[in-house]
Amino acid sequence: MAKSLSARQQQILTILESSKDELSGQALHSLLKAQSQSMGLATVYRNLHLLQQKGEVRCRHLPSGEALYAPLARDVHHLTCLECGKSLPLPKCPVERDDLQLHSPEGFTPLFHTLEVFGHCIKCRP
Amino acid sequence: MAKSLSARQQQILTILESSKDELSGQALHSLLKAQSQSMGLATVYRNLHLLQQKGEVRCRHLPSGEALYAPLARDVHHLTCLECGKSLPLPKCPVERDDLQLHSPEGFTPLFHTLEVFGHCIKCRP
DNA sequence: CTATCTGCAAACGTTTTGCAGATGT
DNA sequence: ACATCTGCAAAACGTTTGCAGATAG
Repeated sequence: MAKSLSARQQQILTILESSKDELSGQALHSLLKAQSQSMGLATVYRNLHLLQQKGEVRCRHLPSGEALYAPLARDVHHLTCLECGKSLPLPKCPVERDDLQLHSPEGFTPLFHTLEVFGHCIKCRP
Repeated sequence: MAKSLSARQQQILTILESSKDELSGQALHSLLKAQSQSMGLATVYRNLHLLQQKGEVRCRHLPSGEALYAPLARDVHHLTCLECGKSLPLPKCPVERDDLQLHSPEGFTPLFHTLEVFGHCIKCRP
């Protein structure tokens, strides 16, 4: 196979896959520690970048700027309320893979996408 | 009309509208200073939040976490290279407004969305 | 007169970096 | 041996907040 993952990268990926939610770098770091697979925070981030470039992991940013990571395959997108900041999962992604290939300029290889919808949730509607 | 903008908010919006690219909070702050419409950086951010909640401004995050702002109407999305970090505009947004309404759970009012595609550009393809 | 808004500087939380030592090939 | 990877602590970054004074209604 084309992709080889280091032991550290495998550990990170395993945790991401076994978590039902996306995880921040810090959360990942804590979970690793809890499983006595501790690694330095910097190492977590360095390997998250590498995993992203290898197409194993995707990432999105909260309005706060915090990054959340998930396995590439988990194709979940969100509705985020601009008022209270909470996110709901978007049941179905309306973007077709084929559409993306079609709309991408020459030579760009799409690995994953993030679709974030912002607005007001039912509680915060003005 | 429903939305009233303060003088500061109007200044910010005008700059965003006259810029062809999205702007970061810091960039906006510099541009305002250059036009002797200087305002504190904190005020820039405070008003960007208000403009977002009023549905005048949209925002997306670069992989670096930096936030970029644009007028709501400017519905441009991007392809971002995970290797070199550069962004290309995505010629046409494949998400239909109707799709979003349809897929949104009860009571969520979508104001805008961001679609970011990540992958490798032609120069960085492995 | 009260509520909101502002500038400033300090604080914040997340992520990155420099470096010296460990690890792997 | 050499390149790569790691932990640590310090630094950097963009953004937010506390507060006292200004401004608006």
